[in-house]
Amino acid sequence: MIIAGTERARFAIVDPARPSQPLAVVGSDELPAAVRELDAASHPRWVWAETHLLYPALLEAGVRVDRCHDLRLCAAILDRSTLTEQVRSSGRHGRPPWLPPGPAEAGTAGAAAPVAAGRSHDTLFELDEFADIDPAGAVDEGSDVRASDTGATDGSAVTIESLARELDRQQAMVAESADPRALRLLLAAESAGALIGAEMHAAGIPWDRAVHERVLEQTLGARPKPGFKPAHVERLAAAVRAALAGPSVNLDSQVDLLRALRRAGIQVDSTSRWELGEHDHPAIEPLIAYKKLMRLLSANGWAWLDEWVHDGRFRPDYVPGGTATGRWATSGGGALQLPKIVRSAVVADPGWTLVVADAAQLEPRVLAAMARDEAMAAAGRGRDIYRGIVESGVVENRDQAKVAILGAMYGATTGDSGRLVPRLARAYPRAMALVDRAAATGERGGVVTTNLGRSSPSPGDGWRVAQAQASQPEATPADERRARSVAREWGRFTRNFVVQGSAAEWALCWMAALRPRLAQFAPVATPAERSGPVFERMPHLVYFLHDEIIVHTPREHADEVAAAVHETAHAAARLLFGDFPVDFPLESAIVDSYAMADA
DNA sequence: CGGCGCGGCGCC
DNA sequence: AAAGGGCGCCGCGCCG
Repeated sequence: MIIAGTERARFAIVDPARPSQPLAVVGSDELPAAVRELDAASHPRWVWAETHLLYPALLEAGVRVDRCHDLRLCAAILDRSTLTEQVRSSGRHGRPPWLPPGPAEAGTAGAAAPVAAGRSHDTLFELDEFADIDPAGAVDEGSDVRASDTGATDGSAVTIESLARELDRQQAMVAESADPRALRLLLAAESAGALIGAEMHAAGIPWDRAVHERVLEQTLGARPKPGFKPAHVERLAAAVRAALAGPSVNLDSQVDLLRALRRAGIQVDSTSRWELGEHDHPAIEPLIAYKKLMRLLSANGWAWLDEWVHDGRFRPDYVPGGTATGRWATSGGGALQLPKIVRSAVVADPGWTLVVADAAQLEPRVLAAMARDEAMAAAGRGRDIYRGIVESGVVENRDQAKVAILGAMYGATTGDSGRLVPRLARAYPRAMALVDRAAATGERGGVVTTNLGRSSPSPGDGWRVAQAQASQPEATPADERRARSVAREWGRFTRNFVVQGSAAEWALCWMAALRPRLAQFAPVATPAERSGPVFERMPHLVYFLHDEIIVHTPREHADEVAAAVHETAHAAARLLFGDFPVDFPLESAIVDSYAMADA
């Protein structure tokens, strides 16, 4: 058990049992070597304040670690979870002021006045009873190593003692929580995600600039001079202006365009593609095409290539835990919104290939398992869950099953989706009850919690103000309508939160289990042109999109990697849902280009 | 000039 | 009239 911390740009690595006797005190240049040595010696779980501040430098130096505990991400979970509500209400567990808010809780300052919590001798991560089903090592028992970087952001030194105290606080909260096992798993998975996010940034997505440019040229025309638009875009713009009889309309200005459309007799209230599509007019088709091309140009055009692709890699900045539900965010490059049209540019290196896998209908399956809804789980067993729902006679066709399920999870009340939801409720009452309960809790302003213990934020001022106004004696019917509307809106958020958030946990556990499996492959010889970090010379994750992953692997390991991807998906299911009979089938492919994975 | 809200749209 | 959840990024247009 070790801690590393820093004071004045020095890093200390410390065993928490003997915090006053650092195992190493080094400058940042020597830190990677020290970590490498201690990691090899005792295989510890490194504890540090923020993975994204410390780990990139280790990776840069070729040092990879197996496990960590990210104090900031874990605090963000623990300080909000309903599972720790009791222990938090004791007042003994205020977050230390030096620990920044988690990525999804910006503005939520840590509570002041830390109180010394009794030292807990529990280990955070021992999960003996699950060791046999945890292939990851992600959540197994292990010694504790703590590292902190100092103060990174505001220059204030965070002492070793502060870090040790915070780890103790978190361990105590977990131990005294309503479900220590679930929280241990969640914190381990969240921390593994932090490692993976940093590693995927360091590795980068293999990106073939020439392929991307070919797509742009075929779709948009040749790259224009600065300040000009590509030929195909200009041609469509001219067609739209001609059809609208508005030679000077600025198609990129919503106001200008809307005015021109109405002048031409197209009665729309917005310029959204959805609404435009309802109308029949010669300007519509070229306008929709124009918008599509402009989207590609501005979001993933030549400027994007210049900014984000270097040395054959796209390196987005991942933000693990970046959203309230626990899904990741990205902070640049739009990595989670890569349009399908440019995915052909994701091409494996020579001699390497891509293992692409996504979990089929992840969210409905997670819902079925969470709700212990045997009928719904059975609909998905060994088949497309939507087809299973059709075969059970609940609805007539797959499209209906899909919109009904989405409607149930998102809270649709009207339209095709809303009409189908009641049929779903009759067939799968337990699943429906779970999401309905989450919605009702949210409407009341309450907090809901995922399968492993990530809780939703409390509703904001908008909700409170609206409810307060509606409960005044002089409240108008408009006030009451407004309050109901705001409440339902929050209810739709909490309804979806439990499903989306629990699905995110499944995906995290999947990756956390897969990562050590990939690390077991022997490194391949480093090609002269590529001397990257060690994990870049073995199969490694390069992309993660909510329920989908890409592993970049030497060709000779592809089949084994694909097997590991499947095995760890099953392992994640067992870890989260035990023996409950629910399937999480993957659609996977071994391909040289991401675009071929859809076939 | 930068900051910000909005409409719109890409992904899940 | 009300309207399915979560995101990030773009350009526009307004603001100071």
